[in-house]
Amino acid sequence: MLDPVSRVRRFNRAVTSAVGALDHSFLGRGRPLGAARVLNAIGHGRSDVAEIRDYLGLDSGLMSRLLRSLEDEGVVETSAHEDDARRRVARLSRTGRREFAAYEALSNKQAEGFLAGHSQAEALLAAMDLIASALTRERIALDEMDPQGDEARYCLGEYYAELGRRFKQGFDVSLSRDPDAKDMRRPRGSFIVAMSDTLPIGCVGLKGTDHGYAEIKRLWVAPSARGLGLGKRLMEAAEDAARTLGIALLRLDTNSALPEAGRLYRSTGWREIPRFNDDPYPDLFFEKQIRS
Amino acid sequence: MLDPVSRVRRFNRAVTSAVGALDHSFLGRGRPLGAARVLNAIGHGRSDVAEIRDYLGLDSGLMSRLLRSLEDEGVVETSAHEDDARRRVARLSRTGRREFAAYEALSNKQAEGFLAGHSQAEALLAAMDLIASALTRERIALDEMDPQGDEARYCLGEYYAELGRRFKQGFDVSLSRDPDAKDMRRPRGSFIVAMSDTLPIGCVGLKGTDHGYAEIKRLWVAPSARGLGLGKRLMEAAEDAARTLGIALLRLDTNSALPEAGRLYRSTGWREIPRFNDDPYPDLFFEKQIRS
DNA sequence: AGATATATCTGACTAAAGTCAGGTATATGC
DNA sequence: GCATATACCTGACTTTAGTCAGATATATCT
Repeated sequence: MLDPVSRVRRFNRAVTSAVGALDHSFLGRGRPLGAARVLNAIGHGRSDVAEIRDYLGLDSGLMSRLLRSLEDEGVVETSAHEDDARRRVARLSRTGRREFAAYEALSNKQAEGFLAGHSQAEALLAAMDLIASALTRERIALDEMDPQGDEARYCLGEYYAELGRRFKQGFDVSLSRDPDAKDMRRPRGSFIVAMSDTLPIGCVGLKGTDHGYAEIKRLWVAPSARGLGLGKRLMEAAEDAARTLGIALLRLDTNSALPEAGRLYRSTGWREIPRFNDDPYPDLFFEKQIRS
Repeated sequence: MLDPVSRVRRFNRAVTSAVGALDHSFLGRGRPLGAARVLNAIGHGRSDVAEIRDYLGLDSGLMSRLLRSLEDEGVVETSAHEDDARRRVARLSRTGRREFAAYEALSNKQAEGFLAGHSQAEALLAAMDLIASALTRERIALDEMDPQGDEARYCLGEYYAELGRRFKQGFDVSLSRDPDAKDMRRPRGSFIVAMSDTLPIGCVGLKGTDHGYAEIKRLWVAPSARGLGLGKRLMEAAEDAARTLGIALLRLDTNSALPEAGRLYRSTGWREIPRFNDDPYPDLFFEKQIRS
């Protein structure tokens, strides 16, 4: 009753029945599950018919009919795609939005029901984040984003909070050499966010300088996403970005209070160098020559 | 992107697609999902047709037909129930066992795939245990069991291990007043195990004495099941058992290194009394008068 | 022994999901 | 401009799931 595989399978059984219960509650709105799924996909912002079909794994004939039934019902409207008249674009009508809201309410209610009655909701949420990240690890997307966008700001906030927890003396951004957003945008640099579904779970910045090298800054991986090799993927993405920008030499600074970061750098071709800036926080400095 | 409900829903999406993938892999064996589920239920030891029907939520007509199709296929054999000729009992044939093993292999493979490639498998498993316990909390069954059975021994092992971690001086059962199993069996006492699915997740012992009272011993709740109010339920079950045994006075000892236990006792009608034994580990002693 | 309850089975349906082979309109490559 | 590819639609069909009303055999209660 203890081996890892049976623990995973106990989890599977528990979760299968919970998922089934939600599906069942969806049927209560008088629409078959297939149609409900399409409506919800549209409600969640998927407008392109082919995209929905792909997301839900539907045959094109079936998709077409489901869409038609939703149109006949008056909850969905379709039109030709702006740039390509073969493609169709779907959106919710006014009543469609109302129906979608009702499904959302059902989903939210079951989510709340799950949390209610558990006195350690935060532990439960952390466990769910961990599992969701692990399950979707193949679909974690690394996207170049604006360093001042919502996703980036969220990651940086979490990053600073974590440094505050892990540095004995705490962490105050204003005392650190906070990189200028402009230096982490093309053409000087880059900022990459790892997205799992709709949740940012990691980031890294490539900061251009005028000294013949670029710096890696703000490498962060959400606690729930650790153990998936995401740090390494982010660093590789940053190096790729550097290559496309014609940068051949990278530097970074870090702190010995973050041993997993140091291990990552040492194991991926970085070599330690003397201090190259006067930031008060870092105590370790690395450099890597990258081949194009 | 941070509120609890959307975190739960992200988890739901991740898990729904994983569950769907497993179902899909089951279809690869050329049998509809409904029939595959019945076959697997039988393989997992459910033999009574009514029990399977109840477990899978099937209509009796549908169940009958699925069973028939499995029989025609030669994977399942049925016979009348020994004690009640109306009921049917199903079991796997030789080829049925082979098919079941193939489904098991698929399930195990996906479970292993989930764990593989994650460098912190133990954290992942702990998270899954936590969620599985929370999801199945309505179905946690409290069963009176033999204090020397597998389930009880597993619980006690975990209990001792936890005391070893939490007591500064460690914990050695042989130094403690280890209750005689006989005293925790009817008619002198009782031993109750909380089962979630097939996993023991908590226990409590009621130990009869010759001094006009019984003792509560070995109250344990698995880390993954904390926060669900299981400790309280176990204590209530122990008190109920005491009532059926005609016991009116209960005592217990505990240690201040287990503050959550002390809180539970104080909030449920127990009052502190002076030391009533010479066990070296406890430093707190309680008593409760129970009404029948 | 007779009334009633229970467990399963059968027949007759319906609804939902899924498959497949064309068909139409539009886009793209040369 | 023509061949080819793409995106979606339609018709015809099959399979799976699920429902419901009896029928049959057996058990249980009084």
